[in-house]
Amino acid sequence: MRRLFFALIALGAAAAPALADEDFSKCEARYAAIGLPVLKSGGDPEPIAVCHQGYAVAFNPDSRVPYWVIERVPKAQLSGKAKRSNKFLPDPALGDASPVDADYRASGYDRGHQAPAGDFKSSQPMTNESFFFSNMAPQVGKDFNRGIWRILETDVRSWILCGDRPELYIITGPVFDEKEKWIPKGKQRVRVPDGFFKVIYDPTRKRALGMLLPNKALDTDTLPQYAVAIKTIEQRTGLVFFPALNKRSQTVLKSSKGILWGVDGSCQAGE
DNA sequence: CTGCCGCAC
DNA sequence: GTGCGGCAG
Repeated sequence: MRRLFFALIALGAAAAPALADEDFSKCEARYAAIGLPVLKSGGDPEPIAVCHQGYAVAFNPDSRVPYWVIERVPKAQLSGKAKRSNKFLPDPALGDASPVDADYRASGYDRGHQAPAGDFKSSQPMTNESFFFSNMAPQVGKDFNRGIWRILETDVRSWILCGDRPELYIITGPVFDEKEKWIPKGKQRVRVPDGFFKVIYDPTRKRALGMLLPNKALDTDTLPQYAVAIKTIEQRTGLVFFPALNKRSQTVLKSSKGILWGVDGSCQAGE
C-alpha cells in the first residue's frame, strides 16, 4: 500500500512535463509549402490549434480526437536511438480539453498514435511529445493498430528511408459514420472513429496518395485495396488538403485513386 | 516509473 | 530484433 502511494506520487509529478508547445505560427511556416488542412465548414466545433516540434494538430474539443494531424518527415528524422516513452500524457497545449489516460482505460481500444512514435527516432523529446493525447484516437488494437495500420506506417517510413524521397508530408486523422460511438469510461467521453485516413505528399515528385481504412480488424495483405482518391477523403471528412497548392495541381493530385509506392532495392521493411 | 508480456512482421 | 501496445509491481 505504501509502495503504491509513492508510485502514484511519482506518476503525478511526472505528469507535468512542461514541454512548451511551439507558437502556432511556427507550424504554419513549417507546412507553408502545401498549407495546413482547412475545415470546409470552418469546423464545428472550432478546432484547437496545437503546434509541436514534430507535428501539428487541429483538435476537436467535442469528439476529443483530432480533426487532423500533420507531419513533415525528413529522412534524417527516421534514424536515431530515441526510445518509446510509453507515457501517454495530457497535452499541456490543450489544457482542460486534453483527454487523459483514464478516458481510454479499459475501453478495449488502443490509444492510437496519429503521427507515429516511430517517425521521430532522431529525437527523444519529439518521441515523447508524440505521446500527447492531442495525437491520439481510439483504435481497434488487434489486427488494426498493431497490424495493418502499423504496416502502413512502416511502409510510409520505408518510402522515405529506402525510396529516394528526401521528405514526405503526412496528414492523418479520423473519419466518422453518422451513428456515433463513444468511450464513456472517463470523466469526459471520447468519440470512437469508424475509420482513419492518411494523405501523403511527396514534394519532390509532386505525387500524393490517399489511404482510408475502417477502424476494425483487417487482413494485413489487404492494405493496397484501401488506397482511395484524396477527393474521397475530403468528401468524407470535410477537409481540404494542400490549400497552398494551385487549383490545377490540387485537382490532379486529388482526382485519381493511387497505388502504394515502392522502395529501392536493398532496403529493409517495405514489401 | 520500471519492467515484463503478447502480437505481428 | 523492432515497433505496436497492455499490465503488474
